[in-house]
Amino acid sequence: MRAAHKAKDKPGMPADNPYIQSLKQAGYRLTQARLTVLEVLEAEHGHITSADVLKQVERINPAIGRASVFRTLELFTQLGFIRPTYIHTSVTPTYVMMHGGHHHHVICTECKRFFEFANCGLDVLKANLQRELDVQIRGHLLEFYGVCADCRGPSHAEQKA
Amino acid sequence: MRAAHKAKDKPGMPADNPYIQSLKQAGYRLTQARLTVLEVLEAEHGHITSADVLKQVERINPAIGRASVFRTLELFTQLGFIRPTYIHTSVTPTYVMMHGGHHHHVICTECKRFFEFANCGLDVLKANLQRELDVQIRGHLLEFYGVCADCRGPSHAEQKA
DNA sequence: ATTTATGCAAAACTTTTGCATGGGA
DNA sequence: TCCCATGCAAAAGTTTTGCATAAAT
Repeated sequence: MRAAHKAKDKPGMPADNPYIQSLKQAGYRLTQARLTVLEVLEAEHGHITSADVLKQVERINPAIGRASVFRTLELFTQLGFIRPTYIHTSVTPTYVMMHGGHHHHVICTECKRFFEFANCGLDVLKANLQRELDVQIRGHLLEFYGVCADCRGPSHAEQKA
Repeated sequence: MRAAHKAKDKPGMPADNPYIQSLKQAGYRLTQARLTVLEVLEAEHGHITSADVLKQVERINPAIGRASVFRTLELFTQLGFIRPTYIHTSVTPTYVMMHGGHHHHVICTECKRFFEFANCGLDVLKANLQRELDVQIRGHLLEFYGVCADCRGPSHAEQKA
């Protein structure tokens, strides 16, 4: 199944996608590589390592080179679509999507599971910082670190499930 | 407030340093490598890339190997002393110190300058998340992204103080 | 028709390992 | 003394380049 009737249609990617809008608005071209990376990011709900993006893109369209994937990841970061962060301390960054410019999650430092949440209540703080530091704030990332219930043990015991 | 006259004392590193305390308390040995990395981190006010840590440690004590520096950085991260984060999108992470388990700053996405601030007012949110998600929260990182006054241009500046 | 963006593959780096040995506690 | 942590150097990965070519607009 390929939607090649009209050049503009791409599978599984609505034309009104906000990221695509921004991309175009910023003067960048809508290429296969960018479209595919975006598709992968959205499919993974915006928590994915560079290594996995690479793998997924390769699976979806082997014709896309790794260099383009990295270039796209960098571009998306510059545009504020995503943000690299260290979930696993390993070398590969985990990219999180910055919906509306911000992202919030709690990470279990044991199993690396994450829990996203919506309300951070940082509007007042943002306004204050903006005024005090004279910095035009565009977005933010808030990460809490802790240990989840499972990792603390079913009955506070040391054994893991 | 320096209480340093005993044989075990290392230059510029008070014995009551909280990180050293935690290190020992966790059962780890106080080695030259760890002491030097800690010294570098504190000297840089806790915003430094792995590459720079490597360089500084090498300068202070060339006998310390790179592997040990990385191992120490990883250990300190596990212990919650520091946290790797992507300030520059380059490959090397920037480590920030987690004073009291948390860290907050505003980063200018243009010049990469950062502004730390103390009050985040996240106590209530933390308590709520802890209860709702049943995760024992140990710390957090809050990053705001924006453009500073200088990068917006001298004449472009607002009439804000 | 213009340029921007790409793919390829090698180059450049950063980080990790294995192992014998030195240095903390 | 015990054995954790280190140093060394090679190995393992990940990310970046340079350039001719493809493909968006």
